Amino acid sequence: MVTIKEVAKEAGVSIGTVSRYLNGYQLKQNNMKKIQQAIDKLGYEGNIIAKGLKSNRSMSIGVLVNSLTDVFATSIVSSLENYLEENNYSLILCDYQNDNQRLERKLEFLKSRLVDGIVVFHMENNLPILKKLRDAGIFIVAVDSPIKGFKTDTVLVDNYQASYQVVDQLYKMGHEKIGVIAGDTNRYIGAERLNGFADSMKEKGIYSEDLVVMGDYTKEAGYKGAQELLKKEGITALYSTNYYMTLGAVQAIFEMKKKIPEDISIVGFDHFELSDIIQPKLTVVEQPIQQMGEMIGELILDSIKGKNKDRHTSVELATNLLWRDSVKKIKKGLAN
Amino acid sequence: MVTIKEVAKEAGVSIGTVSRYLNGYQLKQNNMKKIQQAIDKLGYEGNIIAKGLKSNRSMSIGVLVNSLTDVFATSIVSSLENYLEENNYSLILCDYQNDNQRLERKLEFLKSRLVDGIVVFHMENNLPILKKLRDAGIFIVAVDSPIKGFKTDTVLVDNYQASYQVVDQLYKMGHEKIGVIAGDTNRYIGAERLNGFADSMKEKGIYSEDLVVMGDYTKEAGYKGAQELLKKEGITALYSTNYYMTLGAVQAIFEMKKKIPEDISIVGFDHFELSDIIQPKLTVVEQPIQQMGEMIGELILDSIKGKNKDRHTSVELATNLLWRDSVKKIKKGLAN
DNA sequence: CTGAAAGCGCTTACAG
DNA sequence: CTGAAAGCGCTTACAG
Repeated sequence: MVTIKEVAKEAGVSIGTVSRYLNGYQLKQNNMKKIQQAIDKLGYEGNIIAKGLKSNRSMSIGVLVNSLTDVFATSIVSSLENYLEENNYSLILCDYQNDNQRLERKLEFLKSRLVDGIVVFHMENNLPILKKLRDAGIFIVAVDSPIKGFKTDTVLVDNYQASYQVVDQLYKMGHEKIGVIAGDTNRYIGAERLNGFADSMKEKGIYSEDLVVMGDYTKEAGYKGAQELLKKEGITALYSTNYYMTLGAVQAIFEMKKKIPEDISIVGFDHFELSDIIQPKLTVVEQPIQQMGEMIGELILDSIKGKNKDRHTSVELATNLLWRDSVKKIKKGLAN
Repeated sequence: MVTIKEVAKEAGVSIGTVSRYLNGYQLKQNNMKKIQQAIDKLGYEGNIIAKGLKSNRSMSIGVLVNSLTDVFATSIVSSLENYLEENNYSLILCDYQNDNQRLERKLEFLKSRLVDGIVVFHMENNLPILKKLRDAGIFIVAVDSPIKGFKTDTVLVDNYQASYQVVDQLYKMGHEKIGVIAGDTNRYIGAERLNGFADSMKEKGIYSEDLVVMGDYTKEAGYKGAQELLKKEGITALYSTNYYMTLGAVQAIFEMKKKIPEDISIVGFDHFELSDIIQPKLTVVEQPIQQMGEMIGELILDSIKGKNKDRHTSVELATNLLWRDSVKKIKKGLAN
């Protein structure tokens, strides 16, 4: 590996001068030229580790997701990675597999790698390690849900509003018996999405508890949830609150030989590959994946550069209701 | 951050002694005790960057996948990440989005981060940067396909045999008109999987070109491929050569109101979440994901530790044909 | 077994 | 503007 020392020798200047040149300081024209020539000739590329030793920056960001096979998380990670790479930061990835001990261990691990920042997905409960990370000067961005009792930068979407809107639209189309496959309401996302649904329903006077079934965000849960809801009398529309549950729900509907939207209307959450293969294409709540990745990157790099001193930024992005053909218009008794 | 210097002072020994202690050298009982006490008291954790400066090791591995939303790749990455983390290596992740320029740029980027090794998925064509990486002492493991003209450690599965076996089994069950949705045969995986199919068919005297349709590994391709194949007369079974195409194919079959396996038998490739939600559960070629991740980790760490000196290891793992209910037995004219 | 010192590649006050 | 030197946190031959 070519070092600054060799460049200095080749150019006939001191290593300090080469270092200054590399860091954009102004120096004598002639020296700049000689140094650049030496760099080109030797193919000098710099040693980011040595740089980090002095500046105490590793130029890397740790990212901790629950599961690497969750397409929502990896889509955001993909966007984030590209943002970071453009800014010369690398992304160290870990998963924690729904395991709190593992979550803690991986956070410790990331700390030991001296990452400059950590992006953590779906972490809701404070852990002592978080304070240790902050004390060590590591910036933290929470994604998709805030961390209770730990103020930090946060990027999430307005889940409540998303659900609220879904009901609004379905209602406008004449639906009143709308079933929902909700997620764990002890967790942030599950609670927000269900509350938005429930409040919107109540406002219209069409809420009823037996329109709600619970799931755990897997396709099996969606499958069973849809089966259960479709057993009930008169349900005309179904709202499934995440991607995998939606896929399961659609499968169940097809197996029951029901047609979408003729027999049952459906609105899903998240717009990924498989949302489009289903015929008709599904009406879904679309999250701004690309934008989330970039916002996360921006927030964390800004913090590292000291731009966000002494304040925390919480970004709540709007979702987009992508309206397609999986919902049918219903004639009401008097309306229309 | 607590440094070795502070520990040395606290323990009343020199920094060299502390360093030796940390690296497992034997020293006077009493000193070991004092140092350990100092470490505990101060909460010393070590600085991996400083260590790397001397040893020229970054303790990180770069991983380059085509797309972060490809569940096959991310499943392996997940397994690999856990292996690496156990061995105190971090995983720096990048994607290249089917873009050769980007692939090259990311490899350069990983080089600039001084990774100790690089794991690259689905890279088939040699690039000059590869030699540069090797010359820089970076070990490379190719995953899922070999790199033409560049010898390096490789981890892949026996795709040819997998396909061969699928035909064998289908044939045993009485199927003779077996359609295949193949992938790009200019690429390694596509060629292997189709060749295994074709050879097995030919051996049984049941091959015909019009049983083959091409796809690009997306669900749309599977969807269209299945539609096309099912238009043909007499096809009783369908073999789809990757996960996403299988999902598309199943969707097409359902939409055509065909039943699996009564109307059409199907064998897919890859066993992930959605392979199980479909009823009946799909018969699929299952790749040893977990094992692949571990093999990759083992190979690369062994190389780094100098265990694989002057030779390249190519691991070809067997797949498993997971036999379930999406294939029906057919009575042949005379047989049975 | 252990201390003092040189060194890993780079940055940056200090002088000039 | 630039050189010499100290320093980032750690490792490791060299002496003893």
